[in-house]
Parts: sequence; structure tokens; C-alpha cells
Amino acid sequence: MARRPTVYDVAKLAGVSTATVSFAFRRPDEVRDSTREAVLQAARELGYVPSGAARGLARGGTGVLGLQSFDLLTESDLLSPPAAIPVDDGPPDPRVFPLYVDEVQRGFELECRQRGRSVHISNDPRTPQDVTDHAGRVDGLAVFPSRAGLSGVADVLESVVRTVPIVLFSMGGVSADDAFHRVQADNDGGARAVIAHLVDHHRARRLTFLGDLAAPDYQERFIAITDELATRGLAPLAAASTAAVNDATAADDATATQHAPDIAAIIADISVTNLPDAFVCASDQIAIALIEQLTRRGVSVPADVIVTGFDGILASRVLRPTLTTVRQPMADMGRTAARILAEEAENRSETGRTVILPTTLVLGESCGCGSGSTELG
Amino acid sequence: MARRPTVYDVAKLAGVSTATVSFAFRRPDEVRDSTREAVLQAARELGYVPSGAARGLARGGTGVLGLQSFDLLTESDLLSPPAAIPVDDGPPDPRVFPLYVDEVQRGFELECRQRGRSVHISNDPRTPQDVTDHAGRVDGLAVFPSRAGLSGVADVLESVVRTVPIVLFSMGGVSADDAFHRVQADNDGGARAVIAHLVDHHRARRLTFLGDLAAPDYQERFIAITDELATRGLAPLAAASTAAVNDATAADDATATQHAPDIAAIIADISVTNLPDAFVCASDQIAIALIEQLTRRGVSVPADVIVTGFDGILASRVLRPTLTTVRQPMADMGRTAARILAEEAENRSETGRTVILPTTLVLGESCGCGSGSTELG
DNA sequence: TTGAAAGCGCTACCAT
DNA sequence: ATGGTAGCGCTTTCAA
Repeated sequence: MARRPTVYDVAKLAGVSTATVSFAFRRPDEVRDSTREAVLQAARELGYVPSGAARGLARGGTGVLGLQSFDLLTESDLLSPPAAIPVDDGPPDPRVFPLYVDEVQRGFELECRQRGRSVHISNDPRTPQDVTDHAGRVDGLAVFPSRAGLSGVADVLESVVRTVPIVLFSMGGVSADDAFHRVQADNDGGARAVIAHLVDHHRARRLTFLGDLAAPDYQERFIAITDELATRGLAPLAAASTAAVNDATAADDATATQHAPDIAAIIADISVTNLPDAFVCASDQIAIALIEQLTRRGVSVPADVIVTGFDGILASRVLRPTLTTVRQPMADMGRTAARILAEEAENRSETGRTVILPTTLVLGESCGCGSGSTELG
Repeated sequence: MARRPTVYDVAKLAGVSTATVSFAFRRPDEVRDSTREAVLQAARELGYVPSGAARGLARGGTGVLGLQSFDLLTESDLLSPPAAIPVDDGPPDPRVFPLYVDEVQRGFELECRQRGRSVHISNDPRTPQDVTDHAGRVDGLAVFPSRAGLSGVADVLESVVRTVPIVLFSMGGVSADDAFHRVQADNDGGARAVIAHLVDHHRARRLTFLGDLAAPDYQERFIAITDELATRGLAPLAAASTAAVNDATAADDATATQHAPDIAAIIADISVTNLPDAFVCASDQIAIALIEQLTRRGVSVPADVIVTGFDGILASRVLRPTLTTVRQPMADMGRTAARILAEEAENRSETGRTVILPTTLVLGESCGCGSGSTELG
């Protein structure tokens, strides 16, 4: 296992030049049969594996598309301990996998597979260098908004996008007329649909929003919710800068604004003796964690209080009660991102395009409307 | 958007040498502050992204680990049309995702993430070149057995493993004292546990195995099943070379052996008037498809016939009836593979190691033993 | 059809 | 602390 064999080794063993070796692989029919066989034989004998790096260098461009996903466990503090840290292999738990990111990633992979491109999955970037490092290995990069706008990470994207096509899965606070491409769900429409259903159909009046407003997607939803409530003459939900529980009728809980406690803590602090008509959660994960806690404390959903989610992840369909939620076309979002990047890799356009995919209101048991059969047959 | 800026461009703009540019990025503290700032500034200005290819070439070795997964939809012909081809974005369906491969992949990704390595996901190889191409981009490669031993794909692995560390997720018919590493579940123990439960607890006598024996894992399970039955003085299940339905008492269905019809066809052909005591399926996917079909044809599971699966994928827990199955520690398998590859990338060992992870019998509703609550709280 | 040789962009060693 | 420079392994003209 000395050195990785190279074209030179193969060439020598086959008694040809390196150019011929390369040709034997890349343009098999421009090489005499016997020569090609000799080369291939030599290659096999040596265990020759062409260096992707060298190839990429020489040709410019790898056929790889990148996906930079953030830490899947970011919000796992919402879960009960057993499921929180899946280091040991427990039984599959839909509260842990697949989540929003996983579903998008799957779409991304499917599209790449279909286009014969491979996928590079990179970690949550901790430094600007992580970003450039990853961007440097791919022909295009899709990026989830880091929940925390880490030091310089957002800035470096602005620089990198000049060189590498980038798709953002959220507005992420950047202006809309730049080189970034954007793929996102119709947060606005989805959020309004939820409010319309809760207020118009269920006659809900006191609504509480649950979600970290530092997340761009969540913020968009919150704004739409607030506006939709105002349209109906209801008190707008108060907004806290980071994590917050906001009650339409009693928004005097200033601690939320100040300490930005995590959602788990906020949920634990909810007073079960003074419940709103409905909790409007910024994500399914939050809704599920909330219902779990409420149930433990003797509060029944939807009998005592309505809970809605957002995303439409698998867990929202298979856990009971099933969630009333807004489904994002997650796989489609992933596919769309991959499609854009593949196209941009071919010939790059100057300005970014934005694709907003429709969302769907899904009625589940958590508002009292839906059913939740998962029976086979 | 002319040419990708290079070290030379940055060096020129910053008024330093390329070596300094490189240092400014790789060893920030061995460069004077002002110099570093100048370099970083120039880089940002140009949208400089260091070429991963060039870096990999120069340093030898990318920090990337590869996972070559086979087509997720291979067995999708088992599913009803709506779920079969997820090109359009439907609601999440546990029969389609996450499957066995996805769960393993997730473990692989988690381990890589933890180790600061990124992941390269490659497609089902169609040619030997696909294999070398992908192997050439990574420091190590984990491979699922291609369901079909495509032309030369298996052979080329034998050659490639001399150069690139490879983990196989199944025996795949290769000898055990080669350079391949192997990570697999205890198929043997799991299969025996199922039979013990069915025969000893449920007094099942007539068992039918359902699965394509061309798949190495399935074959292992089948062999263990047969042996375990023999131990109890029961007629062994007959084996067909490829896809097959084998009835312990009536193994005269020669067509199965000859035409190797796919599982979907075999399921469709099952006579509901002459059911065995239990169907022992080679995978959860098969079991789920079977139950779906049986239910449609008026057969109740487990009342009329017992069905067992294998894998313990999420769907086996959330669909009704829940499956009696053998859970493989899928995420652990993925993690283990990544761990081995990461270690081998550091310093390679001469001979391959084999890790066999334990399986667990899970009692579900499909044999009449388990319950299937998915309630929150 | 095949060979020679010039890069591709970066790193790291050796000087300074 | 910084610069010069020789590769890393492959592709790809251009010649032969």
C-alpha cells in the first residue's frame, strides 16, 4: 500500500504514454482496441484509481453539487432525553428523523442522482473558512440559513457567491437583487391559511405564537400571522427579538424578550391554567414538543387547546394527535435547488433567481378537524 | 464572472507571494497581522474560493468520505403507484422514506459530521468507471451491495480496494480474508429469533419465505431460517435462485425458480385460499407491501396469517399493523463504517476488519403480540 | 493512433 | 515573516 498508483505507473506498465492512458479511459474509441485493453489491464493490476483532485484541477469543475446543512440536532433540546442524542442506536423515532432538512436533502439527492451528479454534504460551517473550503469542492452550493448568524459566515457567502453559484433556502436577511438564488416555501400564504382556519372556522380569538424569531422563516410566518390577525381586528401578536412566547392578549412577559430562553424552557413555563385558544407553532418540531409537554401536564389537545405546526414533516402525520400544519414541498425544494445549481454550473447567469413554492394547509387532529389513519391496504 | 480568481490574483492584489496567501489561510498565526488582513481583504474583494481540487492534489487526500448507495427506489415496484415515483412532492410517506439505506446513511453522516469530515454521496454505479471515479474523490468509500452484480462493478471493487479503503455493508460474495472491511447486522441471529418466536410461541408450522435470494443479506437470512426450521424437525424452505416464494409444505412452484419474477408479481400471485401460518419476509418493505395486498384481498393480518419483516425501518413502527420484525442497528452501521474509513484514512491497515452488529427481535401487531401506540406525551 | 509537454491552482520546502 | 519554486496527477492541445 505504498503510493497511490498514477497515470505514469499505468503508462509504464502498459508501455504507453500517459496521454494514451487518459484517452483509454475518457475516449475509449479513439484508441486501438489492443492498446486500450493493455491500459485497462495494467490499471486493474495496479489498483489504479484516477485522482479526482487532479482531474478536477485539469478540467476545471467537479461534477459535484454541495449541500450545506445545519446541525440536525439544533432543536433537539425540544425532545425528551431518550431521543435527544441519537448516539446509541435506538428504534427509529420520527421526532428525530426525518426532519425538515432531511426531507429537503433527500429531494436534492434525488435530483442530483437523476442528473448524474454526485452530492457533497458539508457540515454546519463554524468559520468563514469552512464555507470557502466547502464551496471550493463543488460546482454549486445550496445553503440552509444558519440558525445563528455566526461570525462572518453570512458575510463570506456574499463574497463566495461571486465565484460559486449559491442557492439559499431562505431569505436570510440578504437583499433580493443580488447573485444569490433562492428557493423557499410560501411562508406568507401558509401562515395566513392557518390563521384563517383557526379564526374563521374554530372561532379562536386568543392565539399564542411559539418560535424563535431569529430564524428568517419563522419571522416571515410570524409577520404574516400578525398581519392576518390584524385584518380580522384581533390584537396582533407581540414579537420578541429572539425566542419568545407571545400571547395576543397578555404580551407582558418581558423575560422572553430579554433572556431569549430556548423554546424548551418557554414550553415548560407555560401556564396550563390560562391557556389560549390555540398555540400557533413556527414548526412541527415545536408543536410536537409542545403537545408532548401539555399532555404530560394533563392538558388535552385539541379538546383543551388547539395546536398547529408548520412544515408537514413525517412526524406530523404519524404521531398522535396528527398535526394541523402547513406542508412545505420539501423534496421539491431540494430538487429545485439542485436543478438551479446544475443549470448554473453549465452556464452561469448574472443575477439570482427566486423560486417560491406553494404550501398547503393540512388539517390534522390537533385542531379537531383531521383524522390520522395509517392503516395499510 | 470571468475566471475563478486564484492564489495568484489574490497575491497580486495583496502585494504578496502566493506562499503568503496560502499561509494566511492555513496558518494565520505565522503571518504578520497586517499581512494576513491584507490577504483576507483581497480574497474577499475578489470572491476568492480556494480550489478544493488543487488543494487535494497538492496535499494528497481530501477530507471526504464517500457513500455509494444504491437506488432507493429499487424495491419501489412493491408500492402502490402514488408512492412509487416521488417526482412530485406528495405528503411524506414512510413506505418511501426513510428506508434502510437512508437510515444507514444518516448514521454515516452523523459520524462524519462529528469527525469534521464531509460526505460524498454517489449514485448507484452503472459502470466500473463510475466506481473508480467516485473512489477517486474520497479518502474512503462505503458501499452497499448492488442488488444486481452489474457488469464488472464487483470486479473493479477488488481492484480499487488496493488503493482506497472500502467498507462493504454486506458479504457480497467476496472472500473474508481480503482487504475489504465489512459492517453488517447479525442476519443469522435475527432470522433465528424470528423463527423461534413463530414456531415456539405461535406454533406456526407452515412458513413461507418471501425475498430475492440474489441479495446477499436476504440469502443469509434465508439460510438461517431454513436451518432453524430443520432444527425443529420442520421441512426446510425450498430456495429459488433469484426471487421466489417458497412454501415449506408445497415447494413445487417451479415457475418461481425459472422466471425469477419480481416480488410484486409473486405477491400478486399468492393464493388467499391456501395461506401458510406465517409469511417470513426478507425485509420490512416486502412485508409492508404484502400486508397491503393481503388486506386489499380481504385477508386480515395477523388474524388470518402472520407476517414478519426484517430491518426495523420507521415504517414498521408507524404503519398499522405494526410489524413484528428484526431491527438492525442501521444508524450504528453507518457510524461504524464512517469510523472505520476515517481511521483507515489516517493510517491504513493491511487486512480488512469485519464488524457484526447485534439485531433485536421486535414484536409488533403483525404477529399478534405487540402494540403500536404512537401517542405523544 | 500515440507521444511530448504545458498547464490547472495550491502547498510546502528551502531560501532569504 | 515572506518569497521562489518544484511538484501533486491528470487532461489536452500540438506534433509526429
